Amino acid sequence: MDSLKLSNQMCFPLYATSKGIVKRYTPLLNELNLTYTQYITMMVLWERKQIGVKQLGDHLFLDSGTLTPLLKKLEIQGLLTRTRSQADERNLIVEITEQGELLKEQAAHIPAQIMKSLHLNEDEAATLYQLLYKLLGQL
Amino acid sequence: MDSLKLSNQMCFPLYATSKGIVKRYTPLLNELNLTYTQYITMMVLWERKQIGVKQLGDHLFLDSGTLTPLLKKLEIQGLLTRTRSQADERNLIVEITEQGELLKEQAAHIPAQIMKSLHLNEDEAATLYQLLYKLLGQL
DNA sequence: TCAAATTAAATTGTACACAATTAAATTGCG
DNA sequence: CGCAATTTAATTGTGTACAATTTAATTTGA
Repeated sequence: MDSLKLSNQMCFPLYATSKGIVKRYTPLLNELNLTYTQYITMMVLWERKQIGVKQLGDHLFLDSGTLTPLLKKLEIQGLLTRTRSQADERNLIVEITEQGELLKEQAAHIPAQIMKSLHLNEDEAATLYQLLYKLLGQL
Repeated sequence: MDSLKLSNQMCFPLYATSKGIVKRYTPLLNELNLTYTQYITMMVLWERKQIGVKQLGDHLFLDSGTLTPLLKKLEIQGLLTRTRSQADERNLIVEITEQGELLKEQAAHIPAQIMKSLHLNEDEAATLYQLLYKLLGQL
């Protein structure tokens, strides 16, 4: 019955590490008034400027149940706009604002700071990255 | 500014993979009437039979804000009991019931089924496991 | 000794996450 | 064409997560 020992699980360290790293982001993101989920949403917009909610959800592995209230909050903060597509009224288009673009500068230092704090060498980081994307690909 | 690309992050695939694997557990755990968090809680009790809420939280990286309502639900389901410690009334002792023990048999097949579905070979699994625990150790 | 500090669980408030449902718009097929 | 099937966002309901606060019990130090 050792298969049911917590220390023998693969998912548990994944779940715990994920939460732990998100928690490490928190004080840095607090300065930008963003939560982690809001931050990865902004990351997509910093790359794309404009995207539909569906496509955004495909990138982030989130659905409208999570994204709708989150995007409304970011809209209220003035970081993005929400507009129905002219071509297809079902689609809601999210577009980054000037203010949202400005936030990118303030976030620029975060990734390196987090990576440094993880104390992984280059090989370990590359291996972990590759294994995680392999898993993600089949989920 | 490539450091802010989603595809260059280490935390994002961790976060997404964690959620994806938990989602894969869900249909299996539904048959036991457990959520993933309830399941890892039961895993600790299948190993230890009895544990304080604080120690349980240390194992699972969860605090009383999460555990208190979760443990109350598991108590209502008859899987555990909650009793104040005689020696120190601040401590709440969680103890598995007969019914809780029985559930272990029903859960026995789950870990192998999940592992199989991840399509990792032995080396990959060992490497991932080792890297995740290294990270977890410094969080 | 006994008030201050510490510890532990519970509570409160906010923010995801996601299953399931709803409602509106669009597509496709007979 | 016209209606059924599909697609999309929003809503509803449940269950975490966790920061911050509260309350009660215990420990500690002047």
